Amino acid sequence: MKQINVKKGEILQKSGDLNSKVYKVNSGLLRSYTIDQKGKEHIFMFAPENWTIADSQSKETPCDLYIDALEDSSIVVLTKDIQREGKNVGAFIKRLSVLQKRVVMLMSFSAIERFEHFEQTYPEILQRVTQKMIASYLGITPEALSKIKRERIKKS
Amino acid sequence: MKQINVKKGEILQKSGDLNSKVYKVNSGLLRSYTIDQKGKEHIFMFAPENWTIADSQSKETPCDLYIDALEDSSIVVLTKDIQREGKNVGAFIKRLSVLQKRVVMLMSFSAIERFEHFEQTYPEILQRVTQKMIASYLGITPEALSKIKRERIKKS
DNA sequence: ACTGTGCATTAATGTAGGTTAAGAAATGCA
DNA sequence: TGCATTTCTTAACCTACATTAATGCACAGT
Repeated sequence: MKQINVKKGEILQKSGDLNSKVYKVNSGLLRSYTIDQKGKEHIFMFAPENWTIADSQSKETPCDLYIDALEDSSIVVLTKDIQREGKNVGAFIKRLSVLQKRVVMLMSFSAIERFEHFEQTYPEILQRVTQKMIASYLGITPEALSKIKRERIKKS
Repeated sequence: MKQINVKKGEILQKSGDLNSKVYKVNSGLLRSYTIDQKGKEHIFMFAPENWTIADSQSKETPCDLYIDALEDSSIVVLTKDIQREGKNVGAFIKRLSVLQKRVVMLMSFSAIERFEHFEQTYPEILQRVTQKMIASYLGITPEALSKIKRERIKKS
């Protein structure tokens, strides 16, 4: 368990890494994401202040996610063993709940519905990241997000 | 904590229910799913023998998922408190890992890739449920699944 | 201050998968 | 055993979103 500072753009973990860690954000903003066969990034989650971010694989398994800093950040690095010993079951359940909603939304909501849900749920993150990042989180292209927003304004 | 037997088609839990339970499957097959605004079902997960299935909301929050039986089943019903006391952190982590992969796949894989991953990961479930159910789990229509399989055969 | 690189927007075109419809096969139920 | 319901498949058509490409901006580095 150590405190570190990272600069915007710094990569903390890459897909395929073993013995991946758990990162607790004190200040700043991290994200986790995958890169598909075509080289396209897909953001899995954002982690602002007081969030914890990690790949959910056991530490013996190569992880799936990249983690990097979207802003200069101050974070605490924990090993997965330490995290488990903390056995804060509530935190795991909360995360499951968020992920369950994410799956449900990806399956049953349109792009605009997912965007509006994001706006309501994470308004502060919306202000801090580019549209490109939001689009990547929503599972659409920046072009599509731009179009969606334009059409929404027209209707109002 | 009680043992119960349910018939195929029986509904154990509906979206909106409070104080939702945790179901451990001894034999048979359960599924959880949502129903969207258009009345369309989206399967969240299948739970065959030795799996546990539940909505990931706290028991005070209205749950999002329906749970019903796809086969006559014998199950154990637990309260969420009991599950938490078991504090089997490993089980929660495993579930997180599965869900993380699900999100990644929904975002970055095509329908055929998701189908082939399902085939490899859950071959026994493939034999036990209809194509309609598989399609619903994959996030596509039965028509699209039928088409995809046909095209795959052509190529081989 | 200049310059390059990435970001946001728009528009034209492409495509995976959705919708609708209809017939054949399988399954459940009386 | 017969009837009804659901499932699977095929096919024609439709739409949400992707791709490609071009333009104007913001801002980061020198």
